[in-house]
Amino acid sequence: MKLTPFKLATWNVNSLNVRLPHVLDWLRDNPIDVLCLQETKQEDSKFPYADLKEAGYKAVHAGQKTYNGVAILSKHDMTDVEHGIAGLDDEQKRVIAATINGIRVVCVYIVNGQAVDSEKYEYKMRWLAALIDWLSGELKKHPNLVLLGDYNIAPEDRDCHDPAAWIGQILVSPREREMFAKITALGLHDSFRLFEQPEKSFSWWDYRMMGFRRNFGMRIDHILVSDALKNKCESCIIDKAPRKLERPSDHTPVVLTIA
DNA sequence: ATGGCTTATTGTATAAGA
Repeated sequence: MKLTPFKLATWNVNSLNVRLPHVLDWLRDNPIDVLCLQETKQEDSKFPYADLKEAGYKAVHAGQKTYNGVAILSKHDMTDVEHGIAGLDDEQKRVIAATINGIRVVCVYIVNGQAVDSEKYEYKMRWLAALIDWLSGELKKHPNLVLLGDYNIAPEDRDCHDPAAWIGQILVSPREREMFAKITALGLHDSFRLFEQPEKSFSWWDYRMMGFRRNFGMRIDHILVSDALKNKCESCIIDKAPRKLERPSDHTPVVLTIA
């Protein structure tokens, strides 16, 4: 790691086609080193490489039409770019990784799961098991590793606006939280919780029911850091500003600074 | 209130998100 401080962020943009102006404005106001995007919802041929280059960012993208799609934007060179989870046969574009500044950056869009007793929930469980297997090997290869993205899991009750109403539901169910615990047991630390944070801090709010205005949200977007990086973390914040704009994504960026 | 919103689709209603 040569560049310090080093700032990384994650943001589920819910269609980069719609959100590109917000992303470009945000990067202008927050000239960070690395931004990971989820739900670009476009094929590689539609990805706005030129606009991002003009803004000073290189980009790698694993996209598909309509659904999913992940990208890493970086001011610096990216090497060893890898798509997907090795060992998992998966059509859905949910993982992209690259090495930047001596750090393995793994951008993930974890399966939503829809409802606890659904086929999609079982896919979420299988997918997470494969992710964990793969990550254990990646961590051995890359001691400096950051796993960031939309996890679609609120790890604790304090990450949910109304835990009583959500008991057992998707995003908070015990099996999902067990999977999150298995990820942290690999030696990955939730950087947001390394610091004192405001109560009721969330990264996603439902578009419906005036969710954002009432702060009816969830903290489901996370930046996890490996043991080697834990003590170098300087701050982790949720930037709610983009959620206040016209036609926002339902998620807002999470930003980590490594000293 | 099992959705009151937003996105994408070669659409004109449906699926999916979380």
